[in-house]
Amino acid sequence: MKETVTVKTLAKELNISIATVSKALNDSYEISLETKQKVWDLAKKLKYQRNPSASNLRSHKTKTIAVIIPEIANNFFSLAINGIEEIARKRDYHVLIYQTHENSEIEIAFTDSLLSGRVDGILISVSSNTNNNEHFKELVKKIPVVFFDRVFEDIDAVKITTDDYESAYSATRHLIEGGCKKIAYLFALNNLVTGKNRFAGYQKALEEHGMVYTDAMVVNYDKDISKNYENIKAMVSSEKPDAIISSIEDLALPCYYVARELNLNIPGDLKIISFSNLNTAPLLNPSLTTIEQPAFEIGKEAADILFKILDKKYFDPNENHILKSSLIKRESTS
Amino acid sequence: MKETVTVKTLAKELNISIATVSKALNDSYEISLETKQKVWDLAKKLKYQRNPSASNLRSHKTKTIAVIIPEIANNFFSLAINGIEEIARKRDYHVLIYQTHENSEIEIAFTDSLLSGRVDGILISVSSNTNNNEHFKELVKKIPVVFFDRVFEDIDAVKITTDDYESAYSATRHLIEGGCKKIAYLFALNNLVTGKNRFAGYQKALEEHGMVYTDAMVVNYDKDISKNYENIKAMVSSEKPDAIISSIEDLALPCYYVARELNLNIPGDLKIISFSNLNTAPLLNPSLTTIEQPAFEIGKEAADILFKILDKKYFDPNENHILKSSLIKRESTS
DNA sequence: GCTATTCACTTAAACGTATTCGTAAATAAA
DNA sequence: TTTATTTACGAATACGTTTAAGTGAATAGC
Repeated sequence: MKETVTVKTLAKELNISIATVSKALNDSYEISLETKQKVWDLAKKLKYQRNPSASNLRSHKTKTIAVIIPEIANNFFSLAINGIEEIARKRDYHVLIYQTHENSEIEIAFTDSLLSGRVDGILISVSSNTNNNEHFKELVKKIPVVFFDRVFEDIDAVKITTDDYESAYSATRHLIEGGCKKIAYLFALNNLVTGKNRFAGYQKALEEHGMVYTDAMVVNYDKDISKNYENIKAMVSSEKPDAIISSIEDLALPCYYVARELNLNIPGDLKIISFSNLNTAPLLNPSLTTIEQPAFEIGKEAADILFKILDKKYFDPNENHILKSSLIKRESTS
Repeated sequence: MKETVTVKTLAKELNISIATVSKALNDSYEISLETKQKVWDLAKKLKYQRNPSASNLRSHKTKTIAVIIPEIANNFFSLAINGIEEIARKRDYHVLIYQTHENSEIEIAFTDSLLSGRVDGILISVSSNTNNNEHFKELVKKIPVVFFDRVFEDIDAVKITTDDYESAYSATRHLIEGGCKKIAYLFALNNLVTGKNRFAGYQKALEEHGMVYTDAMVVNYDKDISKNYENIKAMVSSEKPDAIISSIEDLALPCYYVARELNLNIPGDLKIISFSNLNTAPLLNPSLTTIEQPAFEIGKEAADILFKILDKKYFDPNENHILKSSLIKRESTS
C-alpha cells in the first residue's frame, strides 16, 4: 500500500510547518515565492493531491455544483449540460447531475439532500409535475440557486429563460399564414411560467386573427408517457385539427406516429411544429419545423450567473435573463 | 443565520455522548434500540443532515461514483447514464459526470483528479482518440473501475460490452443478402476492442461471401467532426458503394446528408445501417436500420458490478460481460 | 537610536464525523 | 457466591485541511 501524500508529508520533507505548506499551495501572500516554489515542486514530484473532503470540511467550499433536470436523454437538457460543464470546467468545478424523471417527490428529495453541504450551488430546471413552489422558496434561502428554462415566476432567484411567449406566438402565426384554420395545442409545463407563456403566445396569435381554441383541442401532457400518444390520437380523431403545436419535444414524435396511424399526410392534412432541439429534425419524414431554444447558451448563462453569485459579485436575484429561440421552418409546415 | 445541526447538537439535546449519537445514526449494534429511536426521532425533528465531507474524511467513503463518457448528447450514453443512475439511486449514491468530448488529454486530467478520494469508484467509456492505455493500467490499480462499451482489451478490470463482432457480422450479412456488392465501412474506435471487433465482424461476413474491401472503402472517424462529412462524401463519390455500415451513431446522419447532396436514393442507390440508439431512427427519411445496443442495461450492469466490487463481493476483475445488441431492419436497407 | 511596521513563518485550534479502546452495570456461567 | 461474559455507552483521537492568532527578525519611519 502506497502512503498517501498529504500536507504533512510535504511539510516534513521540506522541514517547514504544515501551515506554511497549506498556504503555499493556496498561493497565499504570506509565503515567500522561494518557499512556494519549493512546495509546488515537491507537490508535483510526489503527485500530491489535496483531499477534497478535508478541504471542504474546513473551508465550506466544495468546488461542486449540482444540476437538477427532468431527463438527460433529451437534447435540450444534454446541450444545456454541455454549456454548464464548459463554464464549470474553466473554474475547475465538478458537476453532479440529478434526474428527476419529471417526478416532483424525487426532486424534493434531491434538493433536500443537497442542503448538507455537498455542493456550493444548484442549477435547476423544474419537473413538469411540480405544482407547488413552497419547497423551492425555502431552498433558495439556504443555497445559491439559478433556475433555467423551466421556472416559477414568484421565486426569489435568478431565472434564465427563452422568449416563450414570443416564439409560441410567431409559431402560431406561421401556421395561420400557412392557411391553418384549426390549430391544436399540446400543453405541458402548465404549472410553470414557461408553459403558461407558451400557451399565452398561442392564444394571442389566435385571438389576433379572430380564431379560437376549445378545450377539446388542447391536450395536456400526461405523466404517464404512454398515455400521451393515446390522448393525441383521440384529439386528432375527434377534432380533426389541421395543425398541431407541441409545447415540448417529447410530444412531437407521438404526433408523427399518430399521423401515420390515422393515415394523415404531414403537412398536407396536418401541419406540425414543436419546441425542440432534436438534431434529427431536418432528417425526419417529413422534416420537422421547430422552435429551437439556444440550449447550450442557456446552460452557459445559467452557470455563469451561478458562479457570479458564488463569487458574491452578483446582487440582483430577481433579474430575468431571456434568450431568443429561433423558428426553423421545415417541411412539416410547408 | 440558522445554527447547523450536527451530532453535537443531538448529543447535547439528548444528554448522551456524540459517539453514541454517531453510532445510533449508523444503526450500530452497540446501541440499544431505545436510544437509537430517540436519536432518530430527534434527528428527523431537527432535520439533521450528516455532513458528507466530515463523514468522507473520517470513513474514506464518499457515496459518490464518477462516470466518464465521451459525450452526453448522445442517446447511447444518456441511456447508459439512466441505467447507472437507477442503480446508484437505490444505494443512495451520487453520480458525478465528466465528458471528455473525445479528448484523451481531458480524459487523463479527469482520471487523475479523481484519485484524490473524491469518489469511491469510476465507470468509464473510453474516448475514441485514446490510443494509449498505460494511464488506465495505472488507474485500475488505485481505484475500482468498470469499463463499459468502449473498452481496452488488455486491462485488469471488468468490462461490459456488447456482441460487437456478431452484430457487425449479421448487419453485413443482412446487406449482402439484400444484394449489396460493395459495402463501405465507417471505422471508429480503431484503438479499442470495441471498434476492432466491429470491423472484424464486417470483414468476416465479406470474406465468407467471397467479397473484399479496399482501404478506399473504409473511412476513418476524424476527431474534427466537420471533416467526417467531407470524407464520407469523397469516399461515396469515388468508390460508389451500394451500402454503408457505420460503426458509430455520429457517422450515420452525415451519410443521410451525403446521399441527399449527391442525389442518391436510400436505399435504392445506397443502403445504410448504423450502430445507433437514435430514438428517431424509425421516423427518419427513410427510417434507419440500426444495430441497437442495450444501453440502459449496459449502464445498469456496469453500475451493479462496480457496487459489487465496492462491497468486496466481486473477485473476478477480468470477467467480460457481453450483452446482446439487436439488428432492427428498417427502410434504409430494404 | 528607538519605535513601528512589515515579512515570513509557526502554533494550535477547528471543521463534523467515525472508530478504537475502555468501563460500569447487568446478566450468565460456574 | 464468585467469576466470566455481554450490553450499552463514553472519552479520546484521528481523518487532512484551513485559518486566527502569535512571534521573531528584518526593515522602515522619525
